[in-house]
This record gives sequence, structure tokens and C-alpha cells, in this order.
Amino acid sequence: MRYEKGRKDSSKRRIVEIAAHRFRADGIAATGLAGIMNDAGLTNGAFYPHFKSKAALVAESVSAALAEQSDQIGELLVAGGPNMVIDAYLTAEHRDNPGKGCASSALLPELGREPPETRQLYTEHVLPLVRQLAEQLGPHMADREGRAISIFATLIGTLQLARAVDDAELSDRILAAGADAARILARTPSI
Amino acid sequence: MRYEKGRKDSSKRRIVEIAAHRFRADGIAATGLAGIMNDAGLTNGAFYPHFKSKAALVAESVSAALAEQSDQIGELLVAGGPNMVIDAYLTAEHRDNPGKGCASSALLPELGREPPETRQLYTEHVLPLVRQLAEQLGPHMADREGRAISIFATLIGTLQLARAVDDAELSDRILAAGADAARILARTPSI
DNA sequence: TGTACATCAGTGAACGCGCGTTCACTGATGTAC
DNA sequence: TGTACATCAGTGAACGCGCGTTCACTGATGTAC
Repeated sequence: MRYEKGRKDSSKRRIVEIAAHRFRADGIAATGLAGIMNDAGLTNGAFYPHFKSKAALVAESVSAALAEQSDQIGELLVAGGPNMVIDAYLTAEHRDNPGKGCASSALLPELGREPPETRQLYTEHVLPLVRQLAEQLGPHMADREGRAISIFATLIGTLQLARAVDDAELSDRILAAGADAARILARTPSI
Repeated sequence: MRYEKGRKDSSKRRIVEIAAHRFRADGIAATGLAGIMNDAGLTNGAFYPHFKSKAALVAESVSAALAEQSDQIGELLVAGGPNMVIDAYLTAEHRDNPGKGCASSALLPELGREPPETRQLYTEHVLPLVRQLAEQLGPHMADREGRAISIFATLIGTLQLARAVDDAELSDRILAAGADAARILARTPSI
């Protein structure tokens, strides 16, 4: 049947939102389209008028998650500079809710195995995110973009380790040590 | 038929070795048992006399990969301290061959979703690896274990980012910036 | 304003396929006598 | 030393299931007259 105007757009937005959550929570390979569509209140077949393949949904939902994260980081930078980004990133709340959190920390190794178009889209979305952090690193820093990437890498690796270990106290220590390290990287120029 | 003594052990070692490679190269969820067994020159059914489930193979092969990595890091530390570990980790060779490389950089988000027994085994194997790095950080460092974990986190995040972006020149810059950052973390005490 | 009809998002069953796991069976070897 | 037999790693087909994808069909809506 024909549906009211705007219905298709809102369905697609819902699919992307649910997919972005499930991919981050359970992984890309481990998440099926049927479950996503069911969560969206639709049936299997309704997927393909919206996306040409699962890979296309991955690309789109990861892009959406990165765009949202970029906005959040922008606000945090304005409010409290790099240190506020670091503190907001390495919280127990973020560690315990990967589905709502950073796509990079939840999916990077899997993204590295995606087709080139997806990796290109990832690159295009992650670079602006990193660059706005770079702009807030003191002007005495030689390669600010490189340093911003390294701070981001430290945050990602720290969160992943905190999620992987099975000891809650150790996990908290990992978050604290990572925050300490990231702050050092934010203020220490290279030799 | 009955096979010669020691045959079962050598079959199992072969399965673990192949699994450790394929999991790191393609991911855990994306790697099937049939392919692993086929590479090992065995048929499907021969899997279960060796392991009680795929999860058990994951635990065993990740443990094996971590033990091997721990030995390598030990040798590098003796030869050239933390900086040699950093340089050996962040090479184009390591980036381009995840199947032979660090299990943490290839699998951490997936390991975070494994059952508790697997995560416990990961914790038990990764801690000694990190601690031998901690012992080589100057005595002026307050929380050496925490800092060693952060250096490891930086290496992991850097390698993952270098693998995920689709621009070769950018990828090389990521590796270089990560090495710079890790060296800073290895020598700079907290405030 | 009222009627006829084209549209197309979504349905729901089916496609072929590979997944992890089970199981009855094989047969050369190691062991016991 | 030679024979009888128990062992059990491995075979290979099958299990039920969920995967990504395809497709003929539906039917309320928006559009055209």
C-alpha cells in the first residue's frame, strides 16, 4: 500500500539508528538484518528498498554514529577543552554502554576488514572529529593532527581494554591510567 | 582407525595455530570452524574430540597468541627497552599482517563480548605481558603498571586506526604519531 | 469536488548457503596374552 | 614372537537454524482529470 509522505525517510532513519546501536553493542558480523528490521517494526523484505546491501547499512550507520560523536566532542571542547573530552570518554558509563558509545572503540578491527568504500567513509568522518581536537592542542605542539590522532588512539585502546578484562577493579584502574596518559599527551610537545 | 602416539596433540596444535591466525585476520564471528578444520587437513567432525565448543577454541587460540607475543616483547625489552617494543609494534609489516600480529589489536572489541571465562583467560594472559613492560619503565614513574597499560592501549588504538583508514600516507602518519606518543608516555611521569 | 488510477513502501514466504554441533561408523594402531 | 582385540582420532553425512537476499504481491495514498 502507499504510505503517507515522509514515511520512507522516517523508516530509514529508524533502521539506521537501531543498526548503529546494535552493531556497536554486538559487532557487525554478529548482528543480523532480521533482528534490526524486527526492532524497527518492519519485516525482512523492507530492508532493500532502503539499502542495497548490509555493507551499505554498515557504512551509513557508522557514519551517522561518527557524526553524532563529532558534535558531542565539539560541545565538550568548547566547554572544557581536551581534558573534558578525555574525562567524558573514559567513564564507567561509556565503558558499560558500547551500543550508545564511540563507534571506533566498538568496531575498529571490524571496520578495518570492511570494503574500501566503507573504510573511505570512515576516514572521511573520523578526520574532522580528530581535527577539531587538534585545534585545541596548544600552538607549541609540532604535529597537532598527529597528536590528536594519538590521543584518540589512546582513548580507544583504553576503553577496549577496560571492556575486555573481567576484573571490575582493574577495569576502573585502566580507565584512570588512560585518562592520565591522554592528558599527558594533550600537553607534552615532542622532543 | 587408531593413529600413532602424539598424533592427537599435533592435530590440536595445528588447529589452534590456524585458528589463531584466522581469528586475527578475519575476526572471530566471521571465521567458521569448517574453514579452520579444512586448513588443518581434517573434516568437520574431528573438531569436537579436541574442543567442547567454538568458544573454547577462541579462548585457547587467543591465549596461545598472547603467550607468544609475551615472549617476543620480553626479547625486545631485553634488546632495547620500551622504545624497541614500540618501534617493533608500530611497523607497516605489523599493520599489514594482522593474522600474524597482536591479538589485542585484532580482536579486543570482540573479546569484550565473549563469555566471562574467555575474558578471564584474556586478563590472565595480558597482565603478565603488560607487567614486563611496566618493569622497564623508569623508577620515577608513580603507577608503572597503569602507565604500561596506557602505552599498550596507545599501541593497540594506533594500529587499529592505521588499519581502518583507507589512505596509505595517512596510515603511515598515524603509525609515526603513535610511536611518538608512546615514547612520551614511556618517559614522562604523571604530575 | 468527485472519481479513476498509478505509485511504491512494506509484506511474508522462499532462495541457497554456511553456521555450530551431533553421531554412527571406520580401521590402523597399541596392548594384552 | 605371533595372534586377538580394544581403542579412539578422525570421517562424512546430517541436524536445525539463521544468514543475506530476492520476489510476487498488497493496498492506502497522492495525483490527474
